[in-house]
Amino acid sequence: MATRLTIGRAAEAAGCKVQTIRYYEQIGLLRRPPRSEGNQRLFAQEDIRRLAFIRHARALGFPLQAIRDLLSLGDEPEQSCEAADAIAKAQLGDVEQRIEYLQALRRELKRMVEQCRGGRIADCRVIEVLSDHAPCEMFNHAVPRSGVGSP
Amino acid sequence: MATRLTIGRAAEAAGCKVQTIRYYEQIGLLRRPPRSEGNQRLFAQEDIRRLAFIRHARALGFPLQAIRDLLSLGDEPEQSCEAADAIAKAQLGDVEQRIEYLQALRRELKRMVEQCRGGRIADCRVIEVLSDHAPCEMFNHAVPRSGVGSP
DNA sequence: CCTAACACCTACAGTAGCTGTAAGTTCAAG
DNA sequence: CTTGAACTTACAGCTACTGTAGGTGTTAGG
Ligand SMILES: [Zn+2]
Ligand SMILES: [Zn+2]
Ligand SMILES: [Zn+2]
Ligand SMILES: [Zn+2]
Repeated sequence: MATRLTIGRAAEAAGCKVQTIRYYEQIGLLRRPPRSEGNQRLFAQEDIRRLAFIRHARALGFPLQAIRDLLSLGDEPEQSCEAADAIAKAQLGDVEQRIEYLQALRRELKRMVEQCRGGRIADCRVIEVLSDHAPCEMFNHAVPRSGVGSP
Repeated sequence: MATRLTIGRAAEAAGCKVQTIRYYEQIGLLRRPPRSEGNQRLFAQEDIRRLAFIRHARALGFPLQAIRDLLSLGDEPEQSCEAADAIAKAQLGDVEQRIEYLQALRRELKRMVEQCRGGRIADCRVIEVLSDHAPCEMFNHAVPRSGVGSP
């Protein structure tokens, strides 16, 4: 048994692109798997599990560095899980911050959209609000950095 | 009158980096401003207003392409503002989707974090949940694309 | 056994929206 | 006149992939 999968099957199993797997290998998140005679990667069940872990963590928004850390923690099952929990809590905090920020954004955008009654550009609240930050209630908005969005 | 600003002053006024302004010029969001004898950019008030518009729109999460569209709409004040409103509504919809997605993430992360009582990695719910998607309530989570996050 | 279709290989470029760096000019204060 | 900050261009790097080109391996049908 030791049913080994080609990269295409592995990608299918993990719900990602073939290139993504090669990318994970390249940055050292996945080991370089054994190859077939024709130089094609053959993934063992352990590799597939590791890949699933990575994809699940990614789906929860963990950055690759955090996943790297979680994976190496996972390799020492007898250690305290404090560090792992801290990573998860940090991620939770991050997501909560993002939500708050986006909710402020939503309020602002909603006001903008609702105040416009249609008509000429010259009278449009959308353009007006963007042109002038003064009447904007959201004094603290800064330019966001990229992060977890929608699927 | 006709007080023209150097790029450093303009950046200060807009709350962004000098390079950001040069970047906007490079991608055609800002015109190439007149230069001093020594080849340094001199920004007129109109340039500063345009830059403020861009930064404000960015702060509200509009992608640069949407901002580009909004700017060219702003150049025709007699036209209907329908298109501008559509862009703003699309952005609002986008933000709302992101919020929903992040709220689902938050629920999932919270459960994960709360279920761990501390102890060995081998028993850690954080690692366990990530290892196995089956007991995960969030069946629909996909890998997110990047987008508007926190400040 | 041969061939067509398809999966795989490497290597690299591109995405968004900046940000940082290097090597060289210009400007303003002292 | 000198010093140092601010400016110039040009290009590399960030995240986490995704797409493409040009070639090789595998497999099913005839
Ligand atoms: Zn309008
Ligand atoms: Zn505002
Ligand atoms: Zn734990
Ligand atoms: Zn899950």
